[in-house]
Amino acid sequence: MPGELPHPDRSEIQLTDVLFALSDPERLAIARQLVDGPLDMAACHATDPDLPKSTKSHFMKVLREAGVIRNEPNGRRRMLTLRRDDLDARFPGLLESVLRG
Amino acid sequence: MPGELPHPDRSEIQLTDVLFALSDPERLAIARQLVDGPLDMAACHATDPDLPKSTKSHFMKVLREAGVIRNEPNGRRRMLTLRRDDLDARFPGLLESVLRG
DNA sequence: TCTGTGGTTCGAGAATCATCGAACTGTTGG
DNA sequence: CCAACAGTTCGATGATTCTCGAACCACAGA
Repeated sequence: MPGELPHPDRSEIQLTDVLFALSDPERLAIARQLVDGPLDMAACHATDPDLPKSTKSHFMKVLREAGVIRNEPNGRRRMLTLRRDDLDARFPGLLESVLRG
Repeated sequence: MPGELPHPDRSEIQLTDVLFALSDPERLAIARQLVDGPLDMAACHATDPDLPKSTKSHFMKVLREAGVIRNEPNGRRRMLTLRRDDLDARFPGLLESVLRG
């Protein structure tokens, strides 16, 4: 398990990738839960709790590769962060409208 | 070819469906071209001009079923309209941020 | 009415995406 | 050092989605 996973640079974030990542209800729920601040992956219970961990990990991968979240090692855990600054800079107003509800 | 195609009511439009519909570059380009007003489908050259018409029709179907556009008969043609009012009412700010560029 | 035009629908194949178990990997605590 | 924990990666299978040709359909014009 590589400690550091690849993240797209701010300038590389594509709008269509972001929209696709958020077009799934479970992934959208994850993003919404991160609005209030970073969260350990284990503490992220936005998804079905008895979902296999490989599936949950896959959700995170899609969100990470799209540039929606950061996923960084934190001890033996993973810290998830919404890339609010990057997304606001690149697509002003998008997050606010999508995560509202 | 049924003259009137089914469109979701404003209250039925789902955010995830809208995001998915706009998560494809070609479909996003179509939506962007409709910002300036309705357009006959034949006049909509946002997509590759030598794209098969069945494929183009499929793009329109995805956008229509998601509630992004209206597709209404207009003589022997089809008039495409961005559902700006409905989308703005349901997801304020979303369209503005997505279609900017 | 017959024909052309603009567009939808159907069906099939290719491509992509989702889901999950199993194996693997850093990290911490004992 | 060793065992357990948290999470990733791999591989396979199934489900969606894309793409396109062919058939079909409605309207407008000659």
